[in-house]
Amino acid sequence: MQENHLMLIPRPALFSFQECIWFLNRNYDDCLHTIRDATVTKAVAFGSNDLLFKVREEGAFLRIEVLSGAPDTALKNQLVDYVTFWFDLERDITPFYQLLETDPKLAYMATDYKGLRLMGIEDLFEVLCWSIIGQQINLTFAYKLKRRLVERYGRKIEYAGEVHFIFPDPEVLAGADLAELRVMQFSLKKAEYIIGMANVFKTGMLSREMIVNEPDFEARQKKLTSFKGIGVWTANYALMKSLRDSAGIPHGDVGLLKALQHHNFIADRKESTKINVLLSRFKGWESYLVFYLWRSLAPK
DNA sequence: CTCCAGGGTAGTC
DNA sequence: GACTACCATGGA
Repeated sequence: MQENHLMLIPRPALFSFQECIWFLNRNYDDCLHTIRDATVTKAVAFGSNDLLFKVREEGAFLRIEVLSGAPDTALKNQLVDYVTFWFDLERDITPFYQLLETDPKLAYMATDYKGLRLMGIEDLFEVLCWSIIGQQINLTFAYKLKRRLVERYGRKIEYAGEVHFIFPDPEVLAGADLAELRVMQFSLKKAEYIIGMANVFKTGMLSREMIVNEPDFEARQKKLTSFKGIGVWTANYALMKSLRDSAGIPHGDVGLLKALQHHNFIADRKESTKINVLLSRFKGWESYLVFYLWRSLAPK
């Protein structure tokens, strides 16, 4: 591998690459990255350029190596930005850890999950499709559905005997056959929502830039929920993962409620007042708290 | 067979 | 604005 296909990013404080890729892996089967030997490999498109790259820790740096594709300087910069966003490397999470320490029930997280970052999904179309897929079904099945969709409609890069997929473009999914999605075990509504969203992005009715340019969180949420298939849960999840908005709280999320019960913050799932009190104590870090609570649902 | 899973829509009051 | 029926599909 040539030297010009390597990039190094300084590892920030309170960052654990291992915790991050452990979360990416968990006990699920995500088709959009491969994790092995403390290295994550992923394919991604920058405009018309498909790249395959891998990331691992090397001393005080994250080491990015391009495996497929011939990136120029601009593209390499884009890749560095992409990884920086993905792992949320530019954020100083010290304030969040200080908040965790103030809560007896949560303080352990600062030790057990030390350095875990809120893993992002920058592409708004991808995160909306993913959250629509994940509505009201268990995650094991949701990852299955995502894999079927991606393997059928996404591009792929083959390297060293392995296939790496890129999430399908809206232009492709807009032309997807409803009946074919039904065969893949998408419910009728989900199939309609996915194809509908693809058309919305294809025709330029919605883009990440449009959401970023909205004045505030309320406006962003309102814009997103104006489309069929996107309720508050889906909109907030997307804003949390794609815009890293701390107010992007997936209210009513089953996993969140379960974790809150496990930690004895609530006795049953209707105690929204208690939940809001907890969240208000984590002002500015609500989405990080949600992410860490999700983390707590998986085994160590 | 029943209940649950990282919800959403449309209708009613 | 809050509450309710209904949708939909695999997994435990």
